[in-house]
Amino acid sequence: MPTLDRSLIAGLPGFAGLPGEALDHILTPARSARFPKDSEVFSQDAEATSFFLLLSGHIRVVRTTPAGDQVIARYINEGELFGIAVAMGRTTYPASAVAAVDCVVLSWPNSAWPDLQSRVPAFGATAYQTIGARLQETQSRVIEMSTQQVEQRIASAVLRLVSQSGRKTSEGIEIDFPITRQDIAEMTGTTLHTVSRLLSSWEDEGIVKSGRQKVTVTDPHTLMLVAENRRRK
Amino acid sequence: MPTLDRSLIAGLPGFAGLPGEALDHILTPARSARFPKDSEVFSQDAEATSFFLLLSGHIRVVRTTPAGDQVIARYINEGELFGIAVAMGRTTYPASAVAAVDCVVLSWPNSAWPDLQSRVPAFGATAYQTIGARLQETQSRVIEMSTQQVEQRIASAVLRLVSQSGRKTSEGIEIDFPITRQDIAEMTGTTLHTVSRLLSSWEDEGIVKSGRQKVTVTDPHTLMLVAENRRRK
DNA sequence: CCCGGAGTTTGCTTCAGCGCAAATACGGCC
DNA sequence: GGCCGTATTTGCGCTGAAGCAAACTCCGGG
Repeated sequence: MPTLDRSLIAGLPGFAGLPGEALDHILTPARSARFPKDSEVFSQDAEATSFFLLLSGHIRVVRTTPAGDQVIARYINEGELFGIAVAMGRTTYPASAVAAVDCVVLSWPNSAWPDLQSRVPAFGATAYQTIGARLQETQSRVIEMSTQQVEQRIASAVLRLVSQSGRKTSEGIEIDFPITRQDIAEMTGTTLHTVSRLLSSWEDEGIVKSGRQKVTVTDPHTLMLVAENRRRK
Repeated sequence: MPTLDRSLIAGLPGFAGLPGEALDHILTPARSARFPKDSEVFSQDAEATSFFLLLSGHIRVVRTTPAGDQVIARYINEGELFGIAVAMGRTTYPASAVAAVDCVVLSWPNSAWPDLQSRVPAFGATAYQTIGARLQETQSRVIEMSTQQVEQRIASAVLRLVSQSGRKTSEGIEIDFPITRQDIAEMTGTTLHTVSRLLSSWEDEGIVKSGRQKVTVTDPHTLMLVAENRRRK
């Protein structure tokens, strides 16, 4: 198993340039596993026993409120660490992780963390940068929700999805995994109705093309104007 | 200077029980400074050169949008680390830090971080726990903003302030630093008008007592019911 | 002691976006 | 190829909270 994963890992940003010995330290305690679409990698409030690296696929991180509302915290893309509660000194996962498509995941037991961190400092640094970037991103979201209206927020969310997980097609840039209006609503704090209306009107304006569980941005530039609320019409 | 700071630090959660030698490692590269009310400890987008520990006072962390809207990310209380961009691999401060009252702050140059982290692992662990707790808190805020209405959000914010920075008085628990309706609005993504209206109506119901830059919670239990939207009336 | 400015309260109007409801369009499966 | 469940679209009415405007209150300073 290591030999395959090894070449995958070595190609990731944050792991490139590591000596082979360091890679061995990293991979020895790791296991890889497949998660079919819609299966859970870990559950909110469960005891955190492992941390993970997404080798392929896309994962949705969801928090559910006591009242039963769901909010999508973020999507994890290939090559990203996730579920790293151990690096933050937490004992449970604060959210659930669900495979948005079939996924391959590398996992380490939390017990491997201290050793890994001290022997391969670059690994720890990558984890902390990931956390830092996520904190910053989450704060940006708070700011968006505080200061922008729904159309701008949805535009920002779609742009973020497209830039983090976009795939070029003949029509434009398409979000690389199935995503419903409801999902977008849960990322932006709105309703699927409002998302649907806006996507429709954007489609009329030729900014996007969308279908069932699919969104393609055909005119990113205008969409950015929408996100900044600087469109004329 | 070290002798005074030393006893202050040793009493903090996260630093208690450290051997005196570790404290020396921590304090040797540190400087302490006073910041009068309303002065800036660091500015948003400025290059991050230091990280900080608040010895006394209260600090407001504010992010300003390109459009000029302000959002209060959080308040820092005595004994907390802040401005720890270096621990997240960032080179600039993502927000500004302003003294809400006269403050005393301990600061370290970023260059001291790697050495400190490796020689006093407990210090690094404290920093990472701080970041983890903040990420979680920020995500909770996103969820609140997505799923709750204004009255509940303001109730949650006031409860958080009171539990993190409350001071017991004969009337109830008072927020320990001057805070305006505008400030509360910037923490919850509303307007000072709405905050004012709600505080007034809560005062009529006997839940809080508030005045100029001052909020005292007299009935925390009912306020919790408000936050959960479970009040009868 | 009076003045001025910052902070607060309150009334009125407006509207973005939600809730509800129903019709419609896919896409996968048998 | 037809059926069914899920996803999407769209109309309509309602309302929470924002925007605007004005009065008021308190505190510190001269």
